[in-house]
Amino acid sequence: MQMKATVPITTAQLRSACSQCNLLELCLPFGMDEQEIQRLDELVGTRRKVKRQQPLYRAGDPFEAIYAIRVGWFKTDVVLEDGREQVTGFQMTGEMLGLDGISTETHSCNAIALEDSEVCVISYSRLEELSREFEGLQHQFHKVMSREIVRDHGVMMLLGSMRAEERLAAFLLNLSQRFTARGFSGVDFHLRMTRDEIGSYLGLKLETVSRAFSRFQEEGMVEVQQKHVRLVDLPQLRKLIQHPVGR
Amino acid sequence: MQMKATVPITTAQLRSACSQCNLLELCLPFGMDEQEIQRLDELVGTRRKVKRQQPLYRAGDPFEAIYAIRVGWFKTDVVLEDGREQVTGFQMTGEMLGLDGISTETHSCNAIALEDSEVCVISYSRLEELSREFEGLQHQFHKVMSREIVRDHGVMMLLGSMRAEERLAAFLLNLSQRFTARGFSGVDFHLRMTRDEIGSYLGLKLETVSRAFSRFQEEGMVEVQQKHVRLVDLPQLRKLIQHPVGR
DNA sequence: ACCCGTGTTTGACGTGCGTCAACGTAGCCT
DNA sequence: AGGCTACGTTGACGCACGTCAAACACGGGT
Repeated sequence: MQMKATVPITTAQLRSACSQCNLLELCLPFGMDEQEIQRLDELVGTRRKVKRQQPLYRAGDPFEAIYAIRVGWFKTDVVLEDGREQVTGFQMTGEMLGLDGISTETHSCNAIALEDSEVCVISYSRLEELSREFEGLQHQFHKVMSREIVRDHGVMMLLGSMRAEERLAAFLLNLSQRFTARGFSGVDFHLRMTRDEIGSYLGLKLETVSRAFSRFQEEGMVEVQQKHVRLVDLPQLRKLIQHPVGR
Repeated sequence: MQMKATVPITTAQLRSACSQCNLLELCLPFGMDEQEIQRLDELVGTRRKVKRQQPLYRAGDPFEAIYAIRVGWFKTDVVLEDGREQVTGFQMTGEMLGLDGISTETHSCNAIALEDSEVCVISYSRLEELSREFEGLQHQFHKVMSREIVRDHGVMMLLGSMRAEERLAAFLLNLSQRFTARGFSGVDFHLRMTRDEIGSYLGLKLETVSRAFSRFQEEGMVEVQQKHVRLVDLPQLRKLIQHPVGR
């Protein structure tokens, strides 16, 4: 059902492969020297465009590659037999998708584009080969996986121990930091996901998310208009997380 | 503060290093051939005993090694500035600890022994070296990391979308399966962790955990006596997860 | 054998978030 | 421009789980 819009790479496009890519410091080749990165261009054989709402992969799909997001946004989610959905993450430019597939050679979650997006397809077997050759690549890849584990622990903290408004504050601050790291405004941005998706990620209902936004607005911490968000008072948001209730 | 009970390996002990270890199929060397595994014995330079309630490592400790549990139980947890603690996992024999440290070269969580335990210390730099040499080791290591990511997604599902009794049922079934995989009884076992720790892991208060246990007992699904648990009706427990409330 | 500290159970009550429902808003199609 | 559809907001109310408190169970140390 899913359109595999896999395009073979042309000579022209190859110039913008890893060695020419401006995502370098966010992506796999970080820490490798120039020469090594040249060799890396072998790694990304193809690109793939994914239209909004379309899956990059689905739970159950055989695992063959991991993906680096070039442009766009994705969500990953897990679905229970009874239909309950849990969003496990939102991924943006320079972030990696598909690591869940390595363990069973089958993807265990869905990756859905939140807007028209494009990814680099990184053959996993090729990646293993090359990372046996290049220490820097190996190390960076391990770091990427480890970072995902650490991130997951943060989400557990959020889901297990924080209250609704703390969760939303943490979520907004996390987005802020990731936008900043990419050279975008960290205080003024556009949400790619719905209230329902945010709610699923944060373990809340969409109404609760909406109400929390409204309260932040009342308190003068945030200006919200639908999907557009302005963080007016970052310190206050940070304080909210560290000093939960009234204390 | 923490006692580094690191013991240099003796010739006698070496015989029970990887090549002689009965955890083979659970641990890193899985999938490697005999010859390769012999070489692996270089990997585990030391063992380390950790007493009950003592840390194997703490958040902030420099990362140098990962650990394979030989005997015993651990919990990992993350602590917020304001003191709130989130247990992120319980690890038993044959499972790996320390993967969180790779990303920043500093551990990001605490690993505490739940009973007197012993781990194999696997030098991380040595592991990277050897896994550049041995494809099987490399692949297995990647699988271990990926498995952790998939597990984490399961916990997010649990914390974000399930109700108290479902969470506890899922937790018990997960323990059951892991005991079974190790040749122990999957229906009759001893919990190493307190209600408080279970609650932290499941995003519940200890009283709620205790009440859920009591309800399971009333319903005839489980027999509980303090830390001793007997799963009397596995199918019913499974049903509880798939068909949450009354539906 | 006793005490003491830690962990567990159970009850009564409170509350944060979920549920249900109505209405508002924005973008898209004709 | 109008109407459809998906998404977002807000209010009233209910309930699952948290909070607080008291009593009980167990194991380790003297």
